[in-house]
Amino acid sequence: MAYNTKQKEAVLACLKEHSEGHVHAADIAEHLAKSGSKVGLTTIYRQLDKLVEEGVVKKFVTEGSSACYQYVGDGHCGEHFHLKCESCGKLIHLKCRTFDRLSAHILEEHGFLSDPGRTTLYGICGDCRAKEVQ
Amino acid sequence: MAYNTKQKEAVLACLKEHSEGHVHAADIAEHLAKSGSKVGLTTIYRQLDKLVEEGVVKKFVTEGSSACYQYVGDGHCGEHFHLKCESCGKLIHLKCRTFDRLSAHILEEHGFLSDPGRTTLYGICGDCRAKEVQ
DNA sequence: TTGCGTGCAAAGGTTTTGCATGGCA
DNA sequence: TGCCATGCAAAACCTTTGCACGCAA
Repeated sequence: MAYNTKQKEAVLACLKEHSEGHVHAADIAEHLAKSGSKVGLTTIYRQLDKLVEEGVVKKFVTEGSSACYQYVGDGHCGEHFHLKCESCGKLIHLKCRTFDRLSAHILEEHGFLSDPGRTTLYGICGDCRAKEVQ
Repeated sequence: MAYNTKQKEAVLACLKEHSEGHVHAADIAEHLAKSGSKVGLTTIYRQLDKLVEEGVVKKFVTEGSSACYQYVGDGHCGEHFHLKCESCGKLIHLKCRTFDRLSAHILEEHGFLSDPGRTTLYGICGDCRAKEVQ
């Protein structure tokens, strides 16, 4: 049903390579062009859509810039919250009891059923805070 | 330094009127047109920018649609987290001890300094869950 | 051979910018 | 009067769509 193409592999490889941070669609095009494998923007967008739908890639929309994408593998990211560093782009998966309790608290006290898959907490990670101090 | 104009007042009034949910820039234009006060989209965007900068209005960027804006007054919204209902748009201000503890936990255990002003938790509010069941 | 995948060009929609005009203080 | 605010038109920008061709199975 789904074909394997060079472009598909190239896009996924690029996402995996940069999984420490995030990439924009245009970034991927640029990286692939440098690697010698030219892939059209249209194709990149189409592959990204599929990967996001499969849950292999997480999509972030932030103010004032284009959408960014980050490889997360099959880490069941719909089930836990994430912290995203606004400085370096690092994504921290919060597989943590405290947050389970948090969800419960929100539900009980505020009647609100939170959706970890759609929620990202923004801030600055420890590494970047250390760098800022220097 | 800043002038008071009819347009400025009209935009702010419209935001206040719809503060239960959120509005898009085009919504504001439409509402104002119906009220008899035509205001250009450019002006609406410029006023929204200022209001967001002043902290009087909160801006949300969500996937696949235009940015939406919501009046929050001077509720010190940079200091607490928010829950936003994906169904009705209601914004819940979490001035709640549990979340102060949460911030502390994230900082201590994960080294991550969270930024409540930039963070919104998405989900479904109690009212909308009740409606869904019916 | 079949039909999905690709990529160019063009369209689409939102937001921003340039510039002349309008209106507050 | 001085200067910010407005609004039209156009540009900028990211993303999606149409369509013909290419290529995997």
